[in-house]
Amino acid sequence: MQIDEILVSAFEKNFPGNDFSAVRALPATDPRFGDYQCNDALKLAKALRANPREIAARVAETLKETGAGVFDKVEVAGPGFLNLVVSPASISSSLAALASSPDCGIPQSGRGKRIVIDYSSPNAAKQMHIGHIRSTVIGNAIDRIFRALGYDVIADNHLGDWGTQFGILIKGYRELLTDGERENLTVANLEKCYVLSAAKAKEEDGVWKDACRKELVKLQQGDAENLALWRRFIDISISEFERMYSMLGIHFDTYRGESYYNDMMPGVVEKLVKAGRAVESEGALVVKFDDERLGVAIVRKSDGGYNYTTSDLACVESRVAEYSPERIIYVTDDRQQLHFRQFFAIAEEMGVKTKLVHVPFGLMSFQGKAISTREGNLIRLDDLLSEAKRRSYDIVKERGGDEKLAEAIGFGAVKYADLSHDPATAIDFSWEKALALDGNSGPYLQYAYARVCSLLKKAEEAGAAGVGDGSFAASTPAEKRLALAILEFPQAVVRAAEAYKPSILADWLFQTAQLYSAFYQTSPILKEESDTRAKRLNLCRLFGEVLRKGLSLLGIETPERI
RNA sequence: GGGGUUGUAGCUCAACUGGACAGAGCGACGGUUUCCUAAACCGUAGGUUCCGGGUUCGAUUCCCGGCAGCCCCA
Repeated sequence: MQIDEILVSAFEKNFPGNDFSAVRALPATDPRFGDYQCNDALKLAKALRANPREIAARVAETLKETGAGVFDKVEVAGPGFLNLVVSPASISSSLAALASSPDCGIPQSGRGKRIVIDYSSPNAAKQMHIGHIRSTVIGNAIDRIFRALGYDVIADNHLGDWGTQFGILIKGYRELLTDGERENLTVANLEKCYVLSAAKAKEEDGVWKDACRKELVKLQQGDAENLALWRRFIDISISEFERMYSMLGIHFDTYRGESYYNDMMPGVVEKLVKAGRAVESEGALVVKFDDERLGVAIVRKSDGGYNYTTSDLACVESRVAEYSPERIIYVTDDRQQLHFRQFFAIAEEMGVKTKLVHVPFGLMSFQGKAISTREGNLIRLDDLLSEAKRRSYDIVKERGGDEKLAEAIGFGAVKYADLSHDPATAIDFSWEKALALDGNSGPYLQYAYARVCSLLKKAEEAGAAGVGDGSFAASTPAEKRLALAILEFPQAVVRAAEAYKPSILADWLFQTAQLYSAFYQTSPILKEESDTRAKRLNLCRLFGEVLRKGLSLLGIETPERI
């Protein structure tokens, strides 16, 4: 940014030969201090062996010359803060630069780099429920944010599509479902059949359990009939998942479940054994770590079966070989932190150079309890989305809105409720929170956008669409605060990506929309004289564009009318 | 027992990675519509940032020691 450059050179001029690359202006924490503040005189005091106030004073003197035209006021405050007031003309030209850049100023730092993002990943043959929202929605926002930064993103859905449950399912399918259910097989029926069959597998005599195991072995050995059934279960599951994803505007490039890496697992284990990393322990093959906190990772169980560590290692090798990604991001709940630390450590030892990132999020609970069939508190995603749509439709229809609008608002509310929180926060689900339609909510932002659209449309009808000399309003306090916030948009996107926290972007969107609302409330636009009107309209239009872009990065739609 | 993570207003959460007087939403109370969409805006009340030390110009943030919740491993 221009301001940072002026700052750095002012430091360099006064204290030559030092590294000032970290020097930057931050938005002022309080408007009374000015528009921007620089705290680096304080930070650098020791290195420069000088009094921080003295440093700030000298830099300030330089800034008054080199920053003429950019700064209206340069001030030293407190122990050595540099407070900067920027001229409206300078803000206007920065806004113009932002407006003319193709992606609302988002830096294309990911050009030429490829990443894989692994998210959502539900288990096949089960219905998606509210517990799946977080990985799906947070993962998709990260996906969109990285794409916006220019990365070549491969979104992969690592389905739970292999394992003992399929023995139980196949046995249950054959004997517990009716002919009709078998013909019109649904995920709901598969789930029901699994529950019944699993219950029978717990019976004392163990007959059913053995039969399930036999079906599983047949499947693993490639029995044609069982393999065809398994394939059918997976296909039905994926098409049901895709129904959810399409409602949420989510697209995956690949659906490679655990089964995809099946044949690669013996090779992985062999490699580990050869490298002397995997050793036998109580019949199992395990990897031990120098770092005791990592404990022990089992790579082959005593019964010969593999587990997640092995399949994730196979998976990472496959992805590296096929895509050569710069990094791979895994979005899962925080219970899996130990697993990922172990798996990353082994992968690194085996020569994987790709940066591996785990984005852990707090598990969603309901009424304080984990969401599970056993707790009987399982709310299906389908039902949540229907309810979200229903509730927003009740409100929307009074204004002549249709079902499509109700979906945009209802689904937007659900997504935003999740994305506005730091992923690390555990969320206890409640209908009230998930479907909030006012205050800090998705619909609040959508509403702000619709008002911008309406305003621009009215302006156009009145033959006053803005532009004028192309400058932007940034003089009154309300204008200025909004303008300065808009300039922070690219940084908000970058920070969200660097921290893997879409909440940073959501927070910026809400704060900026609040500034817009305040501006809109106090500043007449269409009634103004042509010059002011054009400048304000330009500001509104740019805010609208940035808001739309920002919401799209969260996967939230922006209807032009509400 | 070991490890991870969280603890901020009545409730739900922020706080740009160490900055100035800790901010929003909901809820409560009061106000704003012959005016560009009131899903909005403005105002009031509400805080020992879990507790105790330490580091420093300065700590919600970093370090040490506790306490509590949740989770993982054995």
